Amino acid sequence: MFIKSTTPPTTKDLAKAAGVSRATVDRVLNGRDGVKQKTAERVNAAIRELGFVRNLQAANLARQRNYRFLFALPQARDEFVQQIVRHVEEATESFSADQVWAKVQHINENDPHSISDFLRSLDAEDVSGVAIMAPETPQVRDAIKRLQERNIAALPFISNQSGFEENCVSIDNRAAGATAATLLGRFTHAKSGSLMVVSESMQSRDSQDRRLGFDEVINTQFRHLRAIPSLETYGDAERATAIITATLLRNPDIVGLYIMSSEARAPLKAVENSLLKNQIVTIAHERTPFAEKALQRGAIDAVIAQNTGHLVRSAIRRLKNMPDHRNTLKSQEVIRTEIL
Amino acid sequence: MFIKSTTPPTTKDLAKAAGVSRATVDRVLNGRDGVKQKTAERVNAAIRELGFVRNLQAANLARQRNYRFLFALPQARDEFVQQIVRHVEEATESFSADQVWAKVQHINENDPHSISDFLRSLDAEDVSGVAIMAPETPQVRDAIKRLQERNIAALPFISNQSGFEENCVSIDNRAAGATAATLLGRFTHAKSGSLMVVSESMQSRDSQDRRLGFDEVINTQFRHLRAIPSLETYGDAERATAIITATLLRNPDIVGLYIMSSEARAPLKAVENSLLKNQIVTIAHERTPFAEKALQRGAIDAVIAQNTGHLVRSAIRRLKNMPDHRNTLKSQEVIRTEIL
DNA sequence: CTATAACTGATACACGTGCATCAAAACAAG
DNA sequence: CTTGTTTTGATGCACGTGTATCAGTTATAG
Repeated sequence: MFIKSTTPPTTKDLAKAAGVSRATVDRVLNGRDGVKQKTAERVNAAIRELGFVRNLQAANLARQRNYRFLFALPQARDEFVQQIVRHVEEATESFSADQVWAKVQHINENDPHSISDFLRSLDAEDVSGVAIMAPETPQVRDAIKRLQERNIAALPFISNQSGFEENCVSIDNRAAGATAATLLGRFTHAKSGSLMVVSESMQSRDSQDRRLGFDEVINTQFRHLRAIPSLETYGDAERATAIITATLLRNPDIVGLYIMSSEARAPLKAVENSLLKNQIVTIAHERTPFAEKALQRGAIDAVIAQNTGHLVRSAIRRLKNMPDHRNTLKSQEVIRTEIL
Repeated sequence: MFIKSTTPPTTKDLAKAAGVSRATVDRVLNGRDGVKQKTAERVNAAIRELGFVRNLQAANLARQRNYRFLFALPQARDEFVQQIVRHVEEATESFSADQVWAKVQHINENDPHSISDFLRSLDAEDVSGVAIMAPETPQVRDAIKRLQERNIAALPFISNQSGFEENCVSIDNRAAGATAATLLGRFTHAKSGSLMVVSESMQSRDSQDRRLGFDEVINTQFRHLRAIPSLETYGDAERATAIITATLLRNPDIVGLYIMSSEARAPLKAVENSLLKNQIVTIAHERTPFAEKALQRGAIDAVIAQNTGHLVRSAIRRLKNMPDHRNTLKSQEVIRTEIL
């Protein structure tokens, strides 16, 4: 009475409405040739008229399709990656009734050659799609394109790959940087001062984007604050401690710290050991167990995070939709940054 | 090679493994009786051993199931409700290939009797589930229970219904209140001062929860601030203006404002017309176009929102899983509060 | 031991779509 | 017209599961 209780139209209904046989409807629906233009148009008209939508379940059943996805993740087993692994496993469980399975494969993220080899070794029989988390390099970009040619869905995951902006799961790093800046600016009560920015490496596009967003906000909305050049740790804890300690000594007016890399341990320790300890507002990235603890004891003032579970599920949905060229619901796939 | 390329086990495989016929497997799987305990156990053992999961697509196809959902929303067409309507429509589109449709039906949220009548009028043939957004009353609570008996999935939506805590889409209002308090506390630079809390009505459980979380944080972490008793607008703009203006005059030390109701217009105007305009940090609820504009021009300092799209999709997923008693992935269905 | 009840198997068809084959029809070119 | 080609229809089976019927096998009670 509120929802029409007629059953949705099937291909049979289409055939009748268009005055053709089911075979012809099938040819049109699946883009097979050997159909006169005029006939095809009649069928398409019927599709529109009846509001026909192909029953994906039935279709997948018939063509025996199931979704096997691979998450190619860095070997580095930091907390962030481990969280993703956990969520992939979780997702496998909850999606299995819909015939989708996902698995993790660790790759050497710093060896584009081996990544490309690995991707080439994949067989469409075994895997229907891959989500790849690796830094942007020409080799990887190329390998992704070639996967798609071989009918394997490929999706840059988290790490940005230019050229795939439209089709990748990633974070709006600029917005993240801007958010960090806003929070730093508002949390800081000082009349003036410097802000320290720590990153693993400014080579990566992610870092650059974050810095960009960060500077934009600081320079327009918080002109009394000054962001000093980014410090690069190169993932080395000792180096991190050294340069941060040195910078703190050289700039006693530091009032804020933005840790862009997901590893916050070393930078945080350096600050905690310094004299400025309690006067520095700290913002970090990624919601890891460590970050949560630091947040609770007040060592970190805010954490900017994306919901890793959401990232994983978004990737799966996209991979699932790619072969059908179904466009995923954009608003659902925007990964918002959260503040804790 | 990385993902096993064997096809997933079917009921046929189960039958062979358990040494019974497909008919018996079916009886076990669908809980029909007339199966000896011992035989049933053999089948269950095979299920575990093979890791069998029933192919939902095929099952739904066979039993001709499709999902028709109804969103019973308040008649009040405020921006928040309208957003939900929009997202329901959006969801219908993206879910239609999976045989799920959703529709909106406006109900008189303040007339429990008519709601209950409406719910009783629903036929399981027409609608497979309802998401109900209505204040908590015994009548509604009862009607929900009776729907479930008639094989129609029912889900309290957004508004809390005690007794359905486990199975409802709702917001953690306490956490929202706590977040508001934290932000107010951190954004305020004053050494001391009062905080004003505006709500539509403190009768509703949502408001009470928010206030609870709010007070908790203020009283423990920001002891230099004082939260004054909640002001109730009863949804009346004039009344709102009057009491807020009066309160502002009586308490010149007000430094913060927490607008708990989704309608922020009137309270905000009252503040903007007052002398304290620029000294008051304001936090509001719900991401509406109005709130976004206010945020941009600086009239509001932060908005606490839940992603309405996520709310809608979460409701659909839950409704979809209810008849199968599939448990939804908890972590996916936690609706996080966002800060803008 | 028989009569009855409780269990199990065999078989068939349905759901909506994909895919393949072959015959029939429509059309074009000579 | 014939010949050849393109377009269409008819038909059948498959996918994995739900559902129904009926016959056959055990187990249980008397």
